[in-house]
Amino acid sequence: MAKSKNDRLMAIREIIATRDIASQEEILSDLVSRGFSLTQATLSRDIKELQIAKVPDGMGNYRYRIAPNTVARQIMPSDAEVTGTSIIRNCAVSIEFSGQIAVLKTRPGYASVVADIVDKSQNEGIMGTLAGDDTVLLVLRANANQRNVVESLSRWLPDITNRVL
Amino acid sequence: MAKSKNDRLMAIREIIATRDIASQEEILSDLVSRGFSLTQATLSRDIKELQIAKVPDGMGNYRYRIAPNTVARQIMPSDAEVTGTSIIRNCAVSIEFSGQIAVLKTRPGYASVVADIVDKSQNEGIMGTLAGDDTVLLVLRANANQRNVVESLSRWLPDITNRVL
DNA sequence: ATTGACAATGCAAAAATATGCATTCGTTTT
DNA sequence: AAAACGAATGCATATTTTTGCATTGTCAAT
Repeated sequence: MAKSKNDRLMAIREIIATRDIASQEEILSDLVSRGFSLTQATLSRDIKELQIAKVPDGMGNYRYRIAPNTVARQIMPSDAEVTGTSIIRNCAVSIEFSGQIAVLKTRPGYASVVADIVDKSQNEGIMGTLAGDDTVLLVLRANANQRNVVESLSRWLPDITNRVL
Repeated sequence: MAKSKNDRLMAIREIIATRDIASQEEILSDLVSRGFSLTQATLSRDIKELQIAKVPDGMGNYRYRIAPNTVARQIMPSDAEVTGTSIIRNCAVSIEFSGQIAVLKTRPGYASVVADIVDKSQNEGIMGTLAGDDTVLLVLRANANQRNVVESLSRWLPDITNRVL
């Protein structure tokens, strides 16, 4: 079977996470070189669906980025897929604790996606999260149990247990 | 003295924070109705400078939002404006402490605005802030007094005293 | 296999946004 | 005060992004 829409959406995410992209045309040509076949119109719709935005980077340029607090459930692998092979398992690079703080490193650009997953995990021990580009900060409650937090996260980020620093 | 550029930038922020805006033209007409005089070209430049982006909202529409992790201290409201502006007081949803950390939840998109206000409060106990989309992280000094921090914040965020978790 | 329903897509055009260039405005320097 | 400089802006245009509409592809039900 040919490349599915989902493959394409994933590829788009990876592209904007990996490179500095300033226009849809750039994404488009990257996609094409990866063997996808589509027009800019479709890409625009994909980007809307993925809640990706063209954001001024403060250095005088623009860059496409995954929107903050994006709930990407639709594109997110299902529970079944999560346990299998998926981008998600590769999103979280490491997690480290220090007092009530945990720093979760992700692949570039994935922080907000991962943060969203963490939020969704509804762990009692987690007060809140803050996502940068490749770093998610977790603030834990004073009485939070570290082991418990990791365990809870592992449902969504299977490998996380092996990535605790 | 006429309206300065800074006034205009502030107004833009307030507009996008207050209303659902989907295009620059909407912002423009709002600005004009507030007595500013400018063209779309200038607005586009302003928006770039403010790092405001047009973000898909996931409901099939677009919305202008302050970019995540943006710290735009240069464009702070004056004290007078802050105390007079009602949007600000409704921004903060809750605040919770955990050791040297406080997590201040805000309405979506308001985090950086609120973070600015917190910075402005110049509280001795606050080492610094980090703003996401709807969450502000306050890092407190080792000797900080929690009650004192809340009290200090209440000057700009009047309701905050009732929102301590 | 055919029909029907709906998602996905391309095409072309509209709409929205960004920017090169010339001009104006406000400051600083001589 | 005049000159010199850089920021700010408008104008016109280029570029980019979005969307209405028609078409095609997919899949389920009959």
